[in-house]
Amino acid sequence: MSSCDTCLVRNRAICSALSGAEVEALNTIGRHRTLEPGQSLIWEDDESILVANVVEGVLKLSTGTEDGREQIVGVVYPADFIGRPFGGRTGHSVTALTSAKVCVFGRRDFDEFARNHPALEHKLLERTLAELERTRSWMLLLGRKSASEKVATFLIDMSERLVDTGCEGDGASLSRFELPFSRQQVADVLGLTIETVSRQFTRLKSEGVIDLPSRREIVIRNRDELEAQAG
Amino acid sequence: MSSCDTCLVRNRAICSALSGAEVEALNTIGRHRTLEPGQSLIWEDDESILVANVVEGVLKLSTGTEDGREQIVGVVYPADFIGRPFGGRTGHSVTALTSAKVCVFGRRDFDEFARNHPALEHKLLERTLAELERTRSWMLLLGRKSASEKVATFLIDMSERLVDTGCEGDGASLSRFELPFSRQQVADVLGLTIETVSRQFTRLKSEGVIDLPSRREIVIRNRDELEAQAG
DNA sequence: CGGGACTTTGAGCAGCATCAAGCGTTGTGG
DNA sequence: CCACAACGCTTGATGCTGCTCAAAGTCCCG
Repeated sequence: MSSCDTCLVRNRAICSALSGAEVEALNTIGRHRTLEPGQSLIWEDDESILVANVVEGVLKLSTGTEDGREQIVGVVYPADFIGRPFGGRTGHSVTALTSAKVCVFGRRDFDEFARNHPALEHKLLERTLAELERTRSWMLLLGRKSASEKVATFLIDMSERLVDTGCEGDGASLSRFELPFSRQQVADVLGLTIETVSRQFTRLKSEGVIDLPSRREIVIRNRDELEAQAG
Repeated sequence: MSSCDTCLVRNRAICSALSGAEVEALNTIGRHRTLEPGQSLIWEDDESILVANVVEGVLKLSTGTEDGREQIVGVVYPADFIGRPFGGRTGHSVTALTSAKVCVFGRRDFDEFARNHPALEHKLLERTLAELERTRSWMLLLGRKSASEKVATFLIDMSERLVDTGCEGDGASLSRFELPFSRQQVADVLGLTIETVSRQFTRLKSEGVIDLPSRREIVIRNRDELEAQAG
């Protein structure tokens, strides 16, 4: 039995475009790999030699300046696609935030397979268009929002995306979840410093908008207010 | 004779994936349209009903907050693709910066045509992946760079992209060009205020790094220094 | 129980925004 | 042909947001 058949993300990942036999063929060119938190799969400015699908866990895409400032440019969840097929370089590194499982393909193998399976390319195109849209809307946050708006928007976004890292995707949202980010990483997503993020968190807590049972746990107590503060 | 045959961007746009007969077929579902500076083709949060290819001119993609802050999330040049095929909404408006010519398609017509022409979808995928990469690298600028780094990076980027709005694309760069942006629009690209942009321009001029013969003209006098300041 | 990493809190400062004139260019009508 | 209005840009003065530097607190791990 093909391992993709039992894959948790089978129905949402790009391979949902394929028949059973095709999935099996794709399976022969890919291999599963486990990543520990902090472990990188791809480095910035690498020649693109591999692509992958997320099976489990959360990973960050990040770039930085020479003098060490970092910006997280994307976060990927189960069923998301990673890497840059069809030539070109990835301008960012890919690093696991939680322990993660990915399905890795050699870039050349994947390129060839994709070119022979238009339905897969179509899925990948839809996914890439959606990701581009999401990324663009994040630019408004980075360029124009204040620290408090940034943090509020971030918490809303996380509560929506952390729902269902399993199979169904129904656009719900959580009022209690575990952040896959450290404070520094939240800062790197929002273009802020760790101190500013921390201060915004404590302010929201003292206002009763959220609760912080532990470092990584968030409870949203007043979603309307949080949305109001998101700008 | 099909009008696309004579189209200036014929060899670089996504339709370069098509045969003569296919281009002719695509041509029957599209129509050319002229835009004046400031005129919009698509509005934010519109249900996506049309897509287009840029033939001539420069257009901006922009979003804003309810209270009027604006962020330009992308700039498109000849041969670039505009819009959101395959369902979904465009989260940004599309507005001409210069007078522009575009080749417009009804979204449903285009969707259907694309699904039947995998080579075209492939080209569109490559283009979308490249655009996503470019957009992500811009996030580093918005989130982590200082005003002076932003302006320097912007000028370098413009000098590279304004080369060849015609047919060949050889990755050269210009040392003299006309900005398709007002100061306010530069500010909206960089996430700054108009005053800060103006001050950075005058500083660079007084340092002899650039020259400003007129409001819209830029001359790069010391590209090395500009690149050094880009961070 | 102790060491180290992460987070919070505080004080002071700088960079950029805001508010407010002044200037130059372009276009219009007398 | 000139006056002047409108617009976009520049320049200046001031203040606030978020950064920097510093220290204390908390959690997690052995």
